[in-house]
Amino acid sequence: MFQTHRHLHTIRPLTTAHLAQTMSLLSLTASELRQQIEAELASNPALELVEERRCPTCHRILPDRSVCPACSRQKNSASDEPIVFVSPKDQDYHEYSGGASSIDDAQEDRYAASVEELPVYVFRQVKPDIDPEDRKIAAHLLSNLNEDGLLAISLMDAARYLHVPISRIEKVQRIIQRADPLGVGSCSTRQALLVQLEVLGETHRIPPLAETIIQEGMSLLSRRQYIELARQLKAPLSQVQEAARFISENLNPFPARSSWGERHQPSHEPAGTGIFYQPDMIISQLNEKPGSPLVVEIIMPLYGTLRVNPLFRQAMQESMDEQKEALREDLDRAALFVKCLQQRNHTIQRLMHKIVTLQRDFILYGEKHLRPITRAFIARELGVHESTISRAVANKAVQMPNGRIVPLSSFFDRSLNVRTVLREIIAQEDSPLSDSQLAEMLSEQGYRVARRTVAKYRAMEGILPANLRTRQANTSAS
DNA sequence: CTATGGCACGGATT
DNA sequence: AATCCGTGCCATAG
Repeated sequence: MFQTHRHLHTIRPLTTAHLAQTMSLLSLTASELRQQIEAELASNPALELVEERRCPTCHRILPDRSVCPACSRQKNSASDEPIVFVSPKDQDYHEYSGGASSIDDAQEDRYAASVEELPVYVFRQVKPDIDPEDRKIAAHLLSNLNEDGLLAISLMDAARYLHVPISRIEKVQRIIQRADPLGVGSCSTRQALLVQLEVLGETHRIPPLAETIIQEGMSLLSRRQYIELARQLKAPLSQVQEAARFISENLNPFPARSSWGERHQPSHEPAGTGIFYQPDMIISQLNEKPGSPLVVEIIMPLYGTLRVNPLFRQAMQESMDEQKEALREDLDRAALFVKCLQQRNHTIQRLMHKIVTLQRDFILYGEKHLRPITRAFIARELGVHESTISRAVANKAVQMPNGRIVPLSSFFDRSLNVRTVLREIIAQEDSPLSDSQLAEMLSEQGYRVARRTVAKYRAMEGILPANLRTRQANTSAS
């Protein structure tokens, strides 16, 4: 395709450089990648970003940032193969330069909150606002938050367990939701967003469409299909985009996480505090229909296509010999960069295709169905080196169809399925089971783990030891 | 005496 | 080569 390496002795080291650069690009997060690309773009005149995008399947020029709907539908009917493609998402990456003050304050509080346990932190806030006899309700709700800060149990279950009417629980929930982090204790991401919107609306002007979009268009919103959204709501696209921007900038569907629209420090993270990143890939299901194929978007943090500037190439050929060398260097760098980028995307694409095929059940039906797959296995399947997979997986986050953002490495978690079953057993237990009893139960279900390991899993899941667990006695209560 | 958490070791994974 | 993970042994708490 390109003019082949003829007198490119200088290119020699580039073959190794090529490998090195592909590697390093592979391990980059979407936002890190953007920085890298911008740096390259700024420093290399031969590189060019054309503000035009073509549908990856039908190559038509797309008017906006969406995916060509015709093509995905066409693909849909063609097979049940997962669809994997690279998708530009630059609107997700707004810089965070202290705009609205109240929101900054909220951020600071959140850092303070991460020091202590979330349930405790929230409980302290709401305690004065809640009747003493309703505090056990608050305590129960707060002890059943999942890692997103959403309620892991239904209000119905809580009502049954506490023997109080649902309305009373709802009353307590409303108080909790208004504590920091805003929306904590909601039943769903949608509810969390609505609460945040409501509270924010008391002090700020909010776009008129925001509420409607959250109420009715969550699935479209999470896929950023703004044109379709505008069509369904019969509203102008600009207003939809404005509302969507407001939502992604100021609201957070997972109260306990600092996710959307927030900066992400690539360097050092106090890893372990459960802080998650912006997704690097988004997995969704076409039309939400059970049988339909999964769609994987690999996020390219730029809108447009990166290529070697043809004018530059031409200019080089026409220039004098001395200049030619200098220009050629830039041109080679640019070509190399583009190629590396393509290779990166290609590798990730193949990787995701494999992952989605192997872990379909996990993606759709939850953590219990995770297959323990190792990176080495995928590497063998794909015919690449293990370290390639390792790099591609490291530090990346993926958004699941249900909206959760999880690290890509969780697809390779050897014990997540066991831990999930463990959690289920404990949730269903009548009286607290000891670790050895739990180990027994697990092996009955086919998971053979040692007693000591059960203890560790428990710790990982933040479940208290048996003697400290409250009895789940469902019948005789005083 | 039973149930747990800490430490550390060996094998697997990255 | 470095790291992670499951597990056994032992000390400690109840």
